[in-house]
Amino acid sequence: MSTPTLTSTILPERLIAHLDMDAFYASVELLRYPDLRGQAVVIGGRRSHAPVTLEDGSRRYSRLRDYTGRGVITTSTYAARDLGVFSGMGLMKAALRVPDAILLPTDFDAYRLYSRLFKAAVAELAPVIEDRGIDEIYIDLSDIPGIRETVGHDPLGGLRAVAREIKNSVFRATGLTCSIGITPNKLLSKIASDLDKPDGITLLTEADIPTRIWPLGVRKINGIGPKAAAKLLGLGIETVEQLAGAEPQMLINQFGNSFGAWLHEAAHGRDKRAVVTHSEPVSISRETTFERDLHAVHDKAELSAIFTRLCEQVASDLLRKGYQGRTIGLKLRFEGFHTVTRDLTLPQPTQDAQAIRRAAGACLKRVPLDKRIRLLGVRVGGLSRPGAIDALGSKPRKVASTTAGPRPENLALF
DNA sequence: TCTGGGGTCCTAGGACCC
DNA sequence: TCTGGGGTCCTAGGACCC
Repeated sequence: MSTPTLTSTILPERLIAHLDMDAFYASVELLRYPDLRGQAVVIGGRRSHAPVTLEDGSRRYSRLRDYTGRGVITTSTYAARDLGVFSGMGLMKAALRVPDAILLPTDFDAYRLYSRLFKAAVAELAPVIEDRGIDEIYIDLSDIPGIRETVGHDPLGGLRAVAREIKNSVFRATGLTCSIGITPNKLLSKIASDLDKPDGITLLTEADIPTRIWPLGVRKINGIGPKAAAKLLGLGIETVEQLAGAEPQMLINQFGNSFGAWLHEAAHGRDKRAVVTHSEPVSISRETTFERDLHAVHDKAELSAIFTRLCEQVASDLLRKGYQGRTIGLKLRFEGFHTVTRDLTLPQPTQDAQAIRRAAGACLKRVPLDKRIRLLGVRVGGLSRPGAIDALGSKPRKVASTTAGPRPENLALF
């Protein structure tokens, strides 16, 4: 084999990678239960349906058909996806499609552990990392040595080699595969990492946009969700190419100044956002969906206990993470999925469960409770660190309530 | 057999201040 | 007696993401 010749090549100033773990939760479970490899497995649900190990050492798994109750799929193996069950799908609906699929409960502690492992492995090779949740990151590779080298006749050889190195390192650390997209910016890299999944590497330059990006549906752009896609469809726009060809002024008229202009930029693959290596949380919350919808009067004791527990959980999260907050929020979802929120900003920040409970209780009094309740949530925002100097220094002001005050009929409720 | 839980960001109106 | 303009805070809802 001849020694590859290394020559510097002209690549864009910025080289940004997006790394996405393949079917992350499901793949972590397969490490634990290797006998399930290749099978349709879904992760999700709340009731305990952990596998049972029998006397002969074999395992009995729960099947989707055995599940009853609320809950959605959080992840499924590729074998399960092939059978038409995806994350976000209700478990009961999924059970109709694939009753024999294996069902495993979510084990966030395990996923968090593997998340730390894969991120640490990447950080050793490329330290400029932006956390995008438990299973994905952006990496700024612009200044990685050798990344712009031509290897043999491949002008992207250096880039390819670094991508392979990162993937190998992640696999050695976790036994898991991932997919990587590398392009001049975050927007394109996020799309690119999805183009060759699982276990893929996709390198894209600006010149590839018309052939690789434009044929895709607009939903592939991170930030265009179901609502925006439906509205675009109504305007005759289905593909990124059609979006790129749309008049910017028309998009602004339809979607507003900010989002409309962004749609145009995104369709042309333009994105200047930096890789952000540190961020502070804005809010901390806990919420729960009940197994059955609860009635404010009929199920008062149960609701009250859950309400208090949520406040205690948020308080303990605040304490553990070292935050306090001034704005206490309440969230209620009713039967029929209609959701309301109320919040109240206190003169002083708190991390105390009882103070949170009192404030959230005051919020509750501003909500009409004439329907059954499906979900209850408590949120604390306006976060600061206890002991830190009050940077706001804002004077207490009269809180003007746009909504009515306490509803008399609510006073006796939970 | 509908639709989890933890987040971020944006918009928009009214209060309030200068 | 006609009625500005900018800035920030507070609140509610909604879209979107992992």
